[in-house]
Amino acid sequence: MDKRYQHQDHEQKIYDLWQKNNAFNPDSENQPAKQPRYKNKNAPKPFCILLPPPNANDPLHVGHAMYVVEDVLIRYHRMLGDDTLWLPGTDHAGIETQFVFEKKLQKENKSRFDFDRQTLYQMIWDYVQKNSDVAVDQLKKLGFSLDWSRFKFMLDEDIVKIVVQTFQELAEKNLVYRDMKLVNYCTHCGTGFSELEIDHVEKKAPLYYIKYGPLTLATTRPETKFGDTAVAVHPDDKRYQKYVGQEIEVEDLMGNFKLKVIADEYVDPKFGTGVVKITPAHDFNDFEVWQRHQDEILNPKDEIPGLKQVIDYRGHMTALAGPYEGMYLQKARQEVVKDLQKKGLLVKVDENYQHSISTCYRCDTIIEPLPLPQFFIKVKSLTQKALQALDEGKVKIHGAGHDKILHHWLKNLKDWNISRQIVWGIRMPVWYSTDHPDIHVVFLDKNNKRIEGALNEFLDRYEGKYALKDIAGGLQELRAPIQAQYIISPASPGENYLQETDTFDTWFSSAQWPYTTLMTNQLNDFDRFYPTSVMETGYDILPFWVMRMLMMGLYKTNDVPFRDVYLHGLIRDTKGQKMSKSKNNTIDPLEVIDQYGADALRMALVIRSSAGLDKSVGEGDFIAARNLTNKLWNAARFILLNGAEVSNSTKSGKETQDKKYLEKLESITQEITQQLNDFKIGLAAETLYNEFWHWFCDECIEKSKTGKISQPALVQGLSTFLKLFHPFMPFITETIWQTLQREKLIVVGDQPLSQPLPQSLPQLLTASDSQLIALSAWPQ
RNA sequence: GAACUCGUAGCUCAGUUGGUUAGAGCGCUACGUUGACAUCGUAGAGGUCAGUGGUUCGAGUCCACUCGAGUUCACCA
Repeated sequence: MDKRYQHQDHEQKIYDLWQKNNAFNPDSENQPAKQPRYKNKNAPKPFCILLPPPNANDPLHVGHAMYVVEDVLIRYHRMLGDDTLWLPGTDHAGIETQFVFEKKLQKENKSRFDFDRQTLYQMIWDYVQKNSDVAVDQLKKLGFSLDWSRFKFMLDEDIVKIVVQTFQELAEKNLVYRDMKLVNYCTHCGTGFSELEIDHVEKKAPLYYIKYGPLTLATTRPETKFGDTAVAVHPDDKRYQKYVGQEIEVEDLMGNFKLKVIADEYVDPKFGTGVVKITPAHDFNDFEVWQRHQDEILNPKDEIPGLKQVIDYRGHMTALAGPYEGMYLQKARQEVVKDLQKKGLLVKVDENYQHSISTCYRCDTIIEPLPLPQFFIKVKSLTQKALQALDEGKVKIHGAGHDKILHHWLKNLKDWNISRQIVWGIRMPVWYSTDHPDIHVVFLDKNNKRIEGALNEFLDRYEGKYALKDIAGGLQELRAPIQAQYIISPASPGENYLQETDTFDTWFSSAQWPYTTLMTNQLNDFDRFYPTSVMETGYDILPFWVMRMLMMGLYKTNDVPFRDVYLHGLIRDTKGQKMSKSKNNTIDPLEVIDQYGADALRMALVIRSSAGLDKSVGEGDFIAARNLTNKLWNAARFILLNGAEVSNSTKSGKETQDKKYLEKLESITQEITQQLNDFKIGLAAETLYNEFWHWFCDECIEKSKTGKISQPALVQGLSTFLKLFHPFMPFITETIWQTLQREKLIVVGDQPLSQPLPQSLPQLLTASDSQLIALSAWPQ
């Protein structure tokens, strides 16, 4: 044995050995549950974790390395003899991936508008396939004991089928509806988002005081004035009482027009002048006010009366903005302000006004509230079931107060907008009848020319020059008006239908990950492993993912998708700062593995970590953990070097002096076991570290040198610690274990290691090949 | 505005249902290369457990308030 532990020499070989022995497949004959020591036990209990599927297209970062918590639990339960499955997979990560792909297109001087949606989808598919092996390799480098034979991808046909089916069921139960609401829309990414995906940034923005006939009002968005449908004041505001219910004549940039003055509690009389312009197509609050007062401000000429959209989905002014049509809205704002000033309609400007604006979490573009027909899921019945499951303790949340946060989310959740205007995802099984004349389409013709407009202008049956199938083939996007007739069906319901171009929110499919993966693998996996045992993930996606899995799981299976939720914290740098590329303080897990070994990385991340709390990690932590591997190595080395010569001389009664030592060994085992059962992973690692180093090495090995502890007892101590350490540091423990076996110091798995080993160590049998995965039984 | 979390050694953090002298890593001081390990060992310095009050035989741990740090949600014409 080397004087130092050289992780480079062992890790790959050990992982290959595990794979060769099919060690991570619960159906394999090598499972601990199938070893003789478990023969007389009851049927093994199932223990299942689903790997939170990483983005198929991304290399791993140090956050993913926190999956080590899962491997600890999985290996622990496998060693206990449970029927253990850790199921791997990857996610298509809709917007993230399309965003990255579009950046790549940009470098090639292309954009998403150059391709029809099928072609674009195929291109992204190929691109993702090319990159997806990277993540898998990295998970293996970390030593994760995932059952690769059950690997799943979110867009696998069988998974998509279930996701689509679920949507159809929801619709049949009247839990899906299509509605024209304002959505948070990113004009750069070209899609709407749910409110969870929006960032808020504090920003200084000029507040413009503008003359509206006899009134003056304050706004930060003068360019939206062409979408005004009313002016509002507070009902109790004496200053404006006489105007309420009246129409006022407003002088404007495009001639005079009339606006109704309405009264609504929403208006804060103390803000600005106490007068607000109501622009329902571009402001969430205005939209609500407008809905409340629709009867008063009706304008029957509009398609949707009163909802005047002046900004389009690319961020440009629409025809309603007259001379400003086509301008990007920032530019339009400048021009409008300039022109208002010229006309003497600008009263004053407050340059120091501060407010928060919504930005796209993906590309930082300012989010525009825009009216768009979208599909929504009614969440009330789903959240109620989830709350009930939480209250009844069917699901336990481990992690500093996050159970309360989940409660809060579930109580306040709004209906879930699941439509996304992107290509990379599961296309919604919604079919619009083309008999409705007003479907807006964008498509590429046979010469790849981009054509946009109302469908009936193009169709041959209305004397246009395209067949429907040509339009469908070259389709980029479609916008059916809110009144459009539609049918929900996995396949086309007939010739005259066009399929919705929107895809599902990524989280709509990931919310179904627990049952889709288990339903589409081995036949009985669902019965065998659902509900899964533990969901382990970062607290940052609690509302996005964990909450929705709970909702969807309860809906679809009438049972919780998991019994325990362990939330790990974020990894921070040594100063406690968040890691980010811009701060240049990120840690590449692969570099750490190269330098210190996977075991050291795993231990450093997990030791003294606490559920739900962030953890700061740096070079020093990796060195310390690497030193621990070396300590373990050398303890083993010492025992091996002394093995043969001491073992012959330990025939006579050393039992009494070993007694206390063995008791302590057992109490350590119990302590660690208890801590792991209680999900105190970080504490278990710390206890293990201290007991091994400061008790076993510093005290016991020293005592053994003077014969105060017998060699067999010491060997037993080593084997116990190897087993206890194994879930945390699988490579080095397995390496040592294999060495001890070769040296015939330790018997394989089913030997009762909790009792002192037989004295004649060298005579013991070695393992057969099928028992090579010997480090598999937890000490008892 | 609201909720949640945190405040323990110079730094980063553990501390399990309240229970002896409050722990680890890194750093620091002194000594030590005796046959597992210098990626080491021995010894040591360093803490009013943010503050105040309360419950208790007993509080770092439970309760109330105060101060400080952070996260999230809501609102913002």
